[in-house]
Amino acid sequence: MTKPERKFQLVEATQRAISEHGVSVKLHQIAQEAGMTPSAVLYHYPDVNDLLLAANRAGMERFYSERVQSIELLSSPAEKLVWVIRSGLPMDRHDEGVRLLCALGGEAARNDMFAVLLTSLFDRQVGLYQSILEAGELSRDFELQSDANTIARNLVALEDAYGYRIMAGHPTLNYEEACELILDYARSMTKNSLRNVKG
Amino acid sequence: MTKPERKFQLVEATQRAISEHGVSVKLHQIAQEAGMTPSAVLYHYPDVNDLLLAANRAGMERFYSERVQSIELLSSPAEKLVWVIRSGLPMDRHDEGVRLLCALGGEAARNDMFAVLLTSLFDRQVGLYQSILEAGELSRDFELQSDANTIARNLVALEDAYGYRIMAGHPTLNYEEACELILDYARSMTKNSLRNVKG
DNA sequence: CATAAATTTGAATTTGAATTCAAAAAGTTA
DNA sequence: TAACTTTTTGAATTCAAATTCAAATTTATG
Repeated sequence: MTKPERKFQLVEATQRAISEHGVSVKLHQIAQEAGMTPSAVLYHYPDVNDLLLAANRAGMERFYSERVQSIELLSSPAEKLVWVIRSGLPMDRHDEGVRLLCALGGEAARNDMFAVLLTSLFDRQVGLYQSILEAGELSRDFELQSDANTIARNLVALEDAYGYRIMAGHPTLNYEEACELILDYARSMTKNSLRNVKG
Repeated sequence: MTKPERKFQLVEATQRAISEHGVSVKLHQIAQEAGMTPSAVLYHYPDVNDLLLAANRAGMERFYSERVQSIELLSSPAEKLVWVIRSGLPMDRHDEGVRLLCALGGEAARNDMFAVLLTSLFDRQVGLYQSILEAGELSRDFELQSDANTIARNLVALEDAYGYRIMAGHPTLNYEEACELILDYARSMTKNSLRNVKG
């Protein structure tokens, strides 16, 4: 296995380990997840913090790019809007990627490094929504009731928050319910029923 | 100092310690915050988990009751709505109560105990918003554009999410900006300008 | 004040994890 | 295959935190 491959494998193992044990994950837990000894991990990442940072950064990167991917084949703004919403929520409380982001979110309040990462993720997601909203306004699919940046920030905020609720296992607020709640807002602000879209 | 007083003092110290060091706070950090030795803490709480639970529970209790208090002297639904929104957001990233809730939120994805606590806090906040919205509809101050429960859940979600953003030190999304974003939604859904309210 | 009870301390022990490193194993190249 | 390099291991050490507990201190009570 080549060096970058091994590093990537370690990053993935670290993501799983954080997801399972939280941000204060131990080196031996990472090693176990990767199927090697702690010293071997240290050989590739002499400073474990570098590994934690790489793992979180990669987790965010993946989350964002999966959302971009989920809509890039779609054409209408309404379809895009519906699907970017659906792709931002965890299906259930076992979603590993969102679990990682939640852990990160709790830590960001006390750790500048993580705070910067998450802030940038938020802003990029806002950009994604905003571009869809503006395209929809231009094509007359949407009649925006507030400016696109305001709506975009609120949409990202809603899905962030419902992500936490789903991950906490809310008994009634599941994936579908959260989608509907966010879509209720999206419909109000775009004056588009967002309906004739396979969901 | 009486026994309940000492326990309360320990709970407060633990809240500060979690707020500063995160959920994986060490016993000696709690002790230091309380100005005593680890063994003394253990004398009152032989199981540190009990103390952590008590601290988090009390933190949520305080957060919720402060919000109820913040509006109980107000009469108009519009005023109440504005102030309950304002009272739910941290003024800046140093807010200790919200810092605690953020840490808790990250942990809730992996810990049922915390998940139950946070879920119940969410539901209670929804109840608070919902009662204001329904009162406003009854008094004809509000013309609700969706059902009160939907709007209430979205309002709580928005303020949860913006709390995280503020705690992560977003460069432009500060307290006032977050208020405006949430109020933008509230105005749309109530058809009330929510203006003639001291802010 | 004297005594008993409650509380706190600090030292000793145990535990778990991080770190270091020489030696073994695996992989590469000539 | 031999010599060399990279990677991994496991044992030894160090470090940090949890735990235990007898003794000291403080507080309450008669």
